[in-house]
Amino acid sequence: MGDNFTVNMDEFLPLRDVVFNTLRRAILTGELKPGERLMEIHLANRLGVSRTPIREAIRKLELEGLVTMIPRRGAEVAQITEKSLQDVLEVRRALDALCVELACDRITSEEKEALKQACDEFEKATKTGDVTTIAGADVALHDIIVRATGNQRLIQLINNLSEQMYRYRFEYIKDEKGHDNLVNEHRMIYESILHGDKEKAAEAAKLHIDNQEKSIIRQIRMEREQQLKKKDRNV
Amino acid sequence: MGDNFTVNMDEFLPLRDVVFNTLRRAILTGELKPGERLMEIHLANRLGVSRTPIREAIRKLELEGLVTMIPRRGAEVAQITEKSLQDVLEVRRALDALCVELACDRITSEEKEALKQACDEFEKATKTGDVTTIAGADVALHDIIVRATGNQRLIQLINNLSEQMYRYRFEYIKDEKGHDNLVNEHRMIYESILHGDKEKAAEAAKLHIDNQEKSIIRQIRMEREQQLKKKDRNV
DNA sequence: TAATTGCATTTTGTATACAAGGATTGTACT
DNA sequence: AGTACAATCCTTGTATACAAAATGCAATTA
Repeated sequence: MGDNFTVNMDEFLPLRDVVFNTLRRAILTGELKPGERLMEIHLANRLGVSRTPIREAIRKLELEGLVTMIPRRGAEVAQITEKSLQDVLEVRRALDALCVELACDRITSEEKEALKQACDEFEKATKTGDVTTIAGADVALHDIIVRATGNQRLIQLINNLSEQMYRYRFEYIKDEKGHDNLVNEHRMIYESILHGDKEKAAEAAKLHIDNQEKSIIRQIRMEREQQLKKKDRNV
Repeated sequence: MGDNFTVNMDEFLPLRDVVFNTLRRAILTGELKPGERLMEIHLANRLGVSRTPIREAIRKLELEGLVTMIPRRGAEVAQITEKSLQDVLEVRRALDALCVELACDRITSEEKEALKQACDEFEKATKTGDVTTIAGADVALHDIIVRATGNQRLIQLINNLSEQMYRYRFEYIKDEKGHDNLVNEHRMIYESILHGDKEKAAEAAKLHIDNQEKSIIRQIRMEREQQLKKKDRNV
């Protein structure tokens, strides 16, 4: 008895966590835009819950840096500036390098195998040209490396930092002409880890971030230019 | 008009932030011990507020990793294991190295002067032998370096990671025989940054962390042994 | 016409009330 | 005496109610 229903585990999450995930997703996908106000009653009505879980979710988003609190005015989606993104990427460059170095030492043979497959999967994904598929394969690949470090704190930090750039992920993947660079970078990282060559792995990881940085910064500048033009037109 | 009063900004903090700071402090100083349950009504009565700000504070502590949520049972102070501390230190080693490297490039002459003074202050502090004074001087010194990076995200991350070890800070400072090592390590870092020698600075920073790690791990092992003995005696 | 004041509305901050789930204790039965 | 079951209490999860602050708008006055 009780086995007649297969329940979605998500249903057991407290509402605050459901709301947290929902809002986070909305922010990262750009559904909620930077600077947009998050008004509690409004969100509560929209999501069909009371203000309490909304508030608790906002507290977590606040600490994650995805929303900014304005005293006596409430929360709004955090602005992403070029500076803040460079800050994030600067940290990520160091942590990604640490990641692959640790992975060199600690990766198991099963994980090596999984990594190889993930590399192949990624290459295959680029050939489909479907952005969602590519993004998924990319996440999967990086996930294997990050997990291979066995360092829980590092895993958590890298995930959080990656998040900050998710809004640009799609454009970034679309942006890469041919994707050959991406495939090669991944191969390079994979080979280095396979042979336990820490230095080479770290260099490859840094290069990988550098290229992402260039692409994302370019995008941000384009976006800002477009916004400025729009303003000019309206004035 | 309006200048007649100088108000304490702290008084304007929302209760949730007051509670957050209070609880965090209590956890980091060891007043609230690992494994201890944080019961909302209890805390609310103790702090003279309602459950709402308590809950919101706990949400933030949860994301910071200082408390663990157990479903339908509430929050408890996060356990610190040797593994979790090694994880933190592993990340800190990388970020502290990044810190001094960035500082080499970006430190201003005023900051250089301040850093020199902080080094002297620290040496002076060690001579007083007062643990609180030494700890304060240590924080001040590291703060200057971290701030010199100009990377907001990095500043926030390092502060958060440092926090995780605050409970051991005092013992660690007491533990160091003569403090000469500490003074020398600080001097080394200072000199390297002064001359813009990134490699040397990074090495010095890593060494600094390594020594802290040794001391802290030793302490944790001692603590655990004592706890085991206590258990044995009771059984 | 412009500025200032006051009122109304909106929104956050805080407290409390209510419901549901788990744990513990006590009792009854074997 | 031990085990199983039930009732009660404790605690969290959620909703709502109330208070205070800020913003926006309008009206009045200079």
